[in-house]
Amino acid sequence: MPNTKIPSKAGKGRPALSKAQKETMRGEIARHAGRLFQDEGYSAISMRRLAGEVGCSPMTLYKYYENKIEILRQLWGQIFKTLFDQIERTQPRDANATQALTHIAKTYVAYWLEHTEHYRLVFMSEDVSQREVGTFVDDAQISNHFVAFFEAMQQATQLDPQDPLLKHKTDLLICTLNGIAHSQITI
Amino acid sequence: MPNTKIPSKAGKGRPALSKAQKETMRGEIARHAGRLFQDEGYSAISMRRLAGEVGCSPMTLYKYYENKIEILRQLWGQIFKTLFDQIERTQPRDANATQALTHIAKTYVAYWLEHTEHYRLVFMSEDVSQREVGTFVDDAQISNHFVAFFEAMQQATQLDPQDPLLKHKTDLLICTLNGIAHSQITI
DNA sequence: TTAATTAAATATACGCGTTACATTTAATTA
DNA sequence: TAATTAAATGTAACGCGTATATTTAATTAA
Repeated sequence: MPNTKIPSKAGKGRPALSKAQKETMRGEIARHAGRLFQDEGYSAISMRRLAGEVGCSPMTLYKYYENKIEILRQLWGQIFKTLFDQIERTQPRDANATQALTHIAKTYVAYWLEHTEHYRLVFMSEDVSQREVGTFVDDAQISNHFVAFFEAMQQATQLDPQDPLLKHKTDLLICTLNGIAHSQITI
Repeated sequence: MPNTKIPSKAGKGRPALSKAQKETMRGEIARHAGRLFQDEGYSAISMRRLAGEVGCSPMTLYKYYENKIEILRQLWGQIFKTLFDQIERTQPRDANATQALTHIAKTYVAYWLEHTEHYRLVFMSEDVSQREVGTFVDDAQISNHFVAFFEAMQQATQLDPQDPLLKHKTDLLICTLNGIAHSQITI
């Protein structure tokens, strides 16, 4: 007998958590996770341990997040939002296309150098499988941010947005910037 | 009291396995692992399952391999050896530098297209963490093969071996070839 | 032949992420 | 106040990689 999960018709019993309530608890979990993952590493923090720090049972974590990696991804999302907000906020109004692209690139690297703990969380968390990194790229919430790179590159190069070379150049730039940040942080 | 592991002076107790015996068993394990990983995927095959197929206890596997990922890396090593042996074996004697580089690139892609199951094992195994992919790059046994690319590129471009642009061009070529292979195999 | 020694091989156990399920708690309405 | 319903918790279990403890077997000294 499939589909036995019948949502309440009218609000009879205990009401489901409001979106805001759910977000509050998710935020609380993410807050603790961020601190613990940064201090001791993603792979070193177990769900049981995280639950203990949050002050709930391990199972409750699964009410708010599908699984462990989703908690990390949430943190990634926060970090990239902060990063690209900062890039946009500090973009000079009178910059030409080249200057705008330069600003993005410089601010991007500078952010990682100023928040190495965020860099480590995003690019150096252990026990994160390839597939999970793949979803990092697939994750619209995150990858959409990188459209800023693409558009700035398009403006600066005047290439046709459809031209594969444009995407190629953009990818190469991002790779290079990550490479620069990585070298400076780890060496 | 460190260093309590004292190897037998003279052959008193049960003798250690000979190098040949050890290699034989390693090969036997790798043989089964290769078949199983290809058929069902790296992440789907547990050490218990592999041991069952080999006909030994799970912990015996750890006598011959440090851990699970090392078994996969062994297979990677075999695959790259085969690949680059083939590249070298089929290299025309009279080719000039450009032709030689072209031959490497073409044969490299052709190999993956002809052995898609190997491609999947190397580039698409699930549950392989970032760190473990890193050791793929660090692994001298594997990365040394790619020196062939570097040298051919140097000959073809006549760039100074120290010039960072040379390494950059080489990396870009390899990335591109992998991209081509990946697209053809997955799409 | 037997006892001692040593490495191989196995058995046991741990903590992990995760799931399943039963139970309790709390918020709402009839 | 009773019924209802979802949240939250408790408990147990699964299979995983693998660390540690134990057993087995091959060798030599006695």
